[in-house]
Amino acid sequence: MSRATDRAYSGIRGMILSGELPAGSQLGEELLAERCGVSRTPVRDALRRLESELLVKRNEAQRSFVADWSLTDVADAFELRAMLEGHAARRAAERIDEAALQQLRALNQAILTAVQGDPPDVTGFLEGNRKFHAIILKTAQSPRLAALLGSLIEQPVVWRTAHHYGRDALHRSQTEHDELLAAFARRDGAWAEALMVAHIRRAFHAYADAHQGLPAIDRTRKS
Amino acid sequence: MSRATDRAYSGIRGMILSGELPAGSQLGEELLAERCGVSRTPVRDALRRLESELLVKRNEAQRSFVADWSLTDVADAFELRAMLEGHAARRAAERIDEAALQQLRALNQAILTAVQGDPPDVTGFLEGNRKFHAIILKTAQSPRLAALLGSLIEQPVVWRTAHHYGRDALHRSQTEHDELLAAFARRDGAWAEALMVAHIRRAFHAYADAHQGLPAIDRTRKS
DNA sequence: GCCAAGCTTATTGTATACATTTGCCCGGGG
DNA sequence: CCCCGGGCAAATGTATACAATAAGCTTGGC
Repeated sequence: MSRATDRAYSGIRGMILSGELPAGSQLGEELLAERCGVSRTPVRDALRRLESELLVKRNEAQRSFVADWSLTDVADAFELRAMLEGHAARRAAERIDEAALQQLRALNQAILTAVQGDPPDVTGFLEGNRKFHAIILKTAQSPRLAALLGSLIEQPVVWRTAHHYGRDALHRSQTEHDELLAAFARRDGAWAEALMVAHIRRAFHAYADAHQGLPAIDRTRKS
Repeated sequence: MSRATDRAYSGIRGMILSGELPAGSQLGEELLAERCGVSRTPVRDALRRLESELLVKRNEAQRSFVADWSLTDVADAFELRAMLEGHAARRAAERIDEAALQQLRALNQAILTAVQGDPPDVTGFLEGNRKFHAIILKTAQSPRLAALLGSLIEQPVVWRTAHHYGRDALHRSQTEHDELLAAFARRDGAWAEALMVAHIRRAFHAYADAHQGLPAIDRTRKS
């Protein structure tokens, strides 16, 4: 994306995620433009995008506000993500070729290395994780599914969870990937789907345990 | 939405659906602005929206083109819609109250009336159908699910199918709604989900039969 | 004292001019 | 004849000025 729009997007997103812009506060286009050093035009684009990612909501009079993600909302997102990624895993298992399988194996090896570091390389884990799921999504060969999942996967709340994982939790996630690889190798779509659903639902409960009762957006201030 | 943006949106959408802008043709902002009688700004907004609805795609250089929906794409959309609406039906069955049930019954009665007209009132059928599914979606109480389904349900190709139905097909659709109502009345989520999935997958095959092999976007020129 | 109507102001929508980028074409050289 | 490079044209990105709209406040009447 172009420079100014990108700056506005990442700038606003950063302000929301860091808590600089608290949940519920109004997002005036003028103010944001000033703080990001761009004009209102790219700010408007960025707000539209953040709105589609549900980080921003608009009232009936077209005013933008920082969305507040309750635990219920997060559960909602995880449930949908489990269903959609499960579906993606099924389709991927029915379509995967050897090249993609090798890529996935290599990625999971890299994830294992990241987990075994001292201290564990959470950033590397997350990056590998993201690529792993991206390859599955690509292998599923459903542009619409990819588009739908995009707006759910990009939810930072989904990925940041890992920062609260201990080494054992990270390792368990990596092990589950191994099981997925077995299902893929057998082209067993139902098995892959079940594993993926379990994989993601477990991730949700790890999240819920770490953030019980706390509004999702406030997690940065807690840590 | 505001006046100019709305005009641009419905104008471009209309041009695409009528075949005036054939699949694959480039959508220059300037040209569209002129043809819609607005400036480029609302046209840009409209293109972004149409892109999120997958009626428009953009290449790597940010140029917009009319998307071409092959039968594979339509099958993809229906498959996802079946999964998501099935999920919505399950959630709705677990949450529905008497008031919503009464609304659904009334709507399905209206649909029955439309179907039994001579000739059948397809527009009335579609309107009732849309409201029926909207109430289920609302009852499911999942804003994210609603957002995801929105981009699929709005696909005109999904609803126009009914114009090719005969009276018997319309009536079967209405009967399936009756079965759904029974599942809702019993609060049987699994039953409701199965019925909904079947309901939508049958609709897909009705579409496929009517448009076998023909690109989706060209159906208007065929009829 | 309270409610309501109108004005005032803040905020978003729209238009237009300008900047930037990309793709294409033409010309020159190998 | 083919390929590479520069410039030209067209399309999108960005900024800014102006218009329309909605919210909030003030003031007048009841």
